[in-house]
Amino acid sequence: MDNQMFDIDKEQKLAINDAMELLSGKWKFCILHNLYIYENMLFKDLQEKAVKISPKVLSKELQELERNLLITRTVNDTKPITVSYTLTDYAKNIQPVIRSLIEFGLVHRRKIKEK
Amino acid sequence: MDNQMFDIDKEQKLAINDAMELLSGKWKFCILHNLYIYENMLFKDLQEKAVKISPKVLSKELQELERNLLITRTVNDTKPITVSYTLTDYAKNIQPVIRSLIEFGLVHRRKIKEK
DNA sequence: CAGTATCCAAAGGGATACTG
DNA sequence: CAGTATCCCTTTGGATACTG
Repeated sequence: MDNQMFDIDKEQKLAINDAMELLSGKWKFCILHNLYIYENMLFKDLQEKAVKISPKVLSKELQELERNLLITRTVNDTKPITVSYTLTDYAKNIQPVIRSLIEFGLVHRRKIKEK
Repeated sequence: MDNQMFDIDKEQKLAINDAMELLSGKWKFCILHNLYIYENMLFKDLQEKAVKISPKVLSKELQELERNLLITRTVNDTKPITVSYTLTDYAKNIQPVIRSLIEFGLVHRRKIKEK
């Protein structure tokens, strides 16, 4: 078995790494899932309902998601201004990941509780 | 809209958190994917072919995966001893996550390269 | 070979105060 | 309200040497 054969598909490795890098951070899945369900959320909503984290961290997570084209940031002309976040169309590509992650998580919770 | 209605299903939140905790660490997906493909790998193989990381980190990742019932560790009666790792049956529950992650990663690589 | 031990640098992330 | 700035602690992970 030579090295060439042994290495798994390089593309797949890179794909995993890319996806992992994108989804790194403790709260991205949770944010995406909340946006999937509620469609439109204000910064404050995300902070209070979705994830209980400091504004600094939430801000960073949101910026990364936006940079990766998964969410859209919209400034509302209110007083004081508010900012809405929604999923992009492109974000539907990531739904299978989240869905399967939740499914596994549910199974795993039961499994671990058995012990 | 009261809080009760607003909060997404608590179970789902917990599921996400559980799954995320389990899969935290830079190399778990890669390890699982390699084991899925090659079925049986030695510590050394994992280190050289799957992930290029220090033995300390690899060891830690493997222990966490084993503790979470996803892989099996088998000591081989060789000289010097070798240790084989394989996926458990239970690990098939996590395949959809990995598969969808790879699929998304492949799409995302192309998407990002466009920019 | 399969780890463990040690050391260390960098990243992650929480709390709080502050600004436009 | 929606962030940014600052401070600081914890975790993560890499390199290397060492042991059974």
